[in-house]
Amino acid sequence: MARKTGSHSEITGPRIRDAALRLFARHGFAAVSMRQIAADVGVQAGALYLYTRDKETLLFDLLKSHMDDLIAAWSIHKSGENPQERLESFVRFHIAFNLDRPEAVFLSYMELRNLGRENFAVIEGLRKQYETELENIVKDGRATGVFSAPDSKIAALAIIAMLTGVTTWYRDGGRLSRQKIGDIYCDMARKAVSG
Amino acid sequence: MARKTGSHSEITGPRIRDAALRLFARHGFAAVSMRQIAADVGVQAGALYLYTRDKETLLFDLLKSHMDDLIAAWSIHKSGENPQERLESFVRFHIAFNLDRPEAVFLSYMELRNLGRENFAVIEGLRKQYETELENIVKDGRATGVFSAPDSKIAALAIIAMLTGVTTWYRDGGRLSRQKIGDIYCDMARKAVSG
DNA sequence: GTCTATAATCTGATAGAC
DNA sequence: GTCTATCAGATTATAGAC
Repeated sequence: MARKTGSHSEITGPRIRDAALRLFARHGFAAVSMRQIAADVGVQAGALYLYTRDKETLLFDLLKSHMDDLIAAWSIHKSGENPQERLESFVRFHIAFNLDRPEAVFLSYMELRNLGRENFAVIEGLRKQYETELENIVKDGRATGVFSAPDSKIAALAIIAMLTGVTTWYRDGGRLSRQKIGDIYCDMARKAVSG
Repeated sequence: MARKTGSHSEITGPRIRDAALRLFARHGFAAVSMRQIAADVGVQAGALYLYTRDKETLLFDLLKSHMDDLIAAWSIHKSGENPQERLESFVRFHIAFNLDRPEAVFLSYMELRNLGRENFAVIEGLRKQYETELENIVKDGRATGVFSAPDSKIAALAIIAMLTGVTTWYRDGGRLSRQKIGDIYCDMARKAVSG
């Protein structure tokens, strides 16, 4: 056997991404070396460059995948006939999706600054696209008179910030179940934009 | 003259802190070298160690000062007789204070992970102390029946997350004045915890 | 109080063996 | 597909001159 462990191209790629996501989220992009990622996966540093062009591209791919997943998952999950139902759908979706991926969420908010101009613009565009989904729900609610937020865009950003904040304190097995947390935030979000 | 520029101990210390705050916030703690900070201030790298024990202590001092300033400023600013007035006071204070220090706010949320156990605990304690201020306002409002949030602690965390989010999109000279932003968030925060 | 010089180590990325 | 070896340069922090 010429190689120590044989070829594993199908499994090593995802493992590199998993390790990078976890390490970047925990220690910060700049604090993590390619060697640390390689050691975590169990390969040598040089092998990483078979799967990524460079370190920034590795980060970009993680953030891009996260945003793509988020938008795709929302388009499948979104439901509700009227604005109130659609708002509740968004609130429950956003909390559940983010609580399942705390590391990707953290990365998406913290490490955008490590992206070059073009890569940054791509992620920023996807984020705005997602924010617009909620903004449109609030707008429609204002149009039909069930919501009375003074500013649809600000209301959308405020609600998203409020929901995303859950990831900073939520712990599995804590005082509140995910269901209960969803209930509480649905209540607050609905009232915040109602008359 | 033995030295190039003479002694400036009273001015170099603050300048190091200013430069570190700006650079850490912009590029991330790990991405910024002591040499970059020194160059920004206009001294050599070795000279920094007259003012800080090491890089982590420099970060800790920045975060600690920020939290101390926040708590001190709130204790001076806080006003209002009833829970509604006190909530409005908190909302306007939090937005104004954070918009004046976007870099320190960003650091406080993003770079806690670069602190050791003990330093982390200190900052975390101060943050909890501040959060409790709002929690108590919500609790008092529930006790007198003017608020109906299902959970005072969650409501406080949700409102703080919502308010802090303003720093991610606010730009001087943008569509909305600070006054108007304060009005909008007062409205949403009050309604979110009301019946 | 600040400088220069240096120690010891780590960095991202590539080349070539197998 | 992975390894080893390596390049050229950066890193934190300290020592000692002035």
